[in-house]
Amino acid sequence: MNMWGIIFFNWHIRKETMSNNNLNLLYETLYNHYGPQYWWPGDTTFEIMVGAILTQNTNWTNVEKAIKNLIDADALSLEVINKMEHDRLAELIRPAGYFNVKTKRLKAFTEWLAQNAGEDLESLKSYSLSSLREQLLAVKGIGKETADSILLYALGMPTFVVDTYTYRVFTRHQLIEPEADYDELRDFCMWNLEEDIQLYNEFHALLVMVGKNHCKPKPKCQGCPLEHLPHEIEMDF
DNA sequence: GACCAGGCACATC
DNA sequence: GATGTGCATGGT
Repeated sequence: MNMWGIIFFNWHIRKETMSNNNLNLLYETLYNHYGPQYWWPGDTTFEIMVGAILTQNTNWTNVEKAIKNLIDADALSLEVINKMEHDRLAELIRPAGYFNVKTKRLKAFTEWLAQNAGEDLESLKSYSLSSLREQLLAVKGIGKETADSILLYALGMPTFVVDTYTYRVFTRHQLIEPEADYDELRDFCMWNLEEDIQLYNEFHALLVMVGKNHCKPKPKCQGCPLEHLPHEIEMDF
């Protein structure tokens, strides 16, 4: 995809910042400041998938408590979650919040997983990225961010994960217009970066890091490693 | 007590 | 198709 393609399809992305220099500069600045993030936290492919669902709109420390409960109950497996009563599973994941909603989502996901991969999660990699992404999005409770997190961090497939921090950092640094939606941000990143799974992995994790520390809903950006980059600090979100 | 956190589906207009 | 709302715990 060339530059004109990007401008044509992504009218919410500013032309003057269309070169990949700004995006790479932002990445390098974050990496030089924070170093590697070693994402995703999780010991197994299945744990990463579960974590991606549990962390929806939720602080990661709460997700850790829920995952620990699952491990302690010997319940962090496809088969056990599939068979477990709703109320029992909800009780285990209670610390992650929205526990009734997330119980349904986890079960919808493990049901899909059982039908499409069984215990052989690696077999999912035989699908193309776009095909697998579509299948995941068809599961109730798996939205774009969760699907991309599963694809990138659990399965090592080359897709960029966009989240609230990505949006906030990119709008505040004027890389995209506030009206840009999920797919426009994802396309923007994937068109302007080398297709590199480790780069996608690290970049998203670094955006979460800087977002947590500095890029709050109400700007408090003093001390941010990105403060010398173009930045509308007074912008009100 | 208010705000925030690694979303998503669904109802309503 | 845009916008609003429910879902919930736990840390700061």
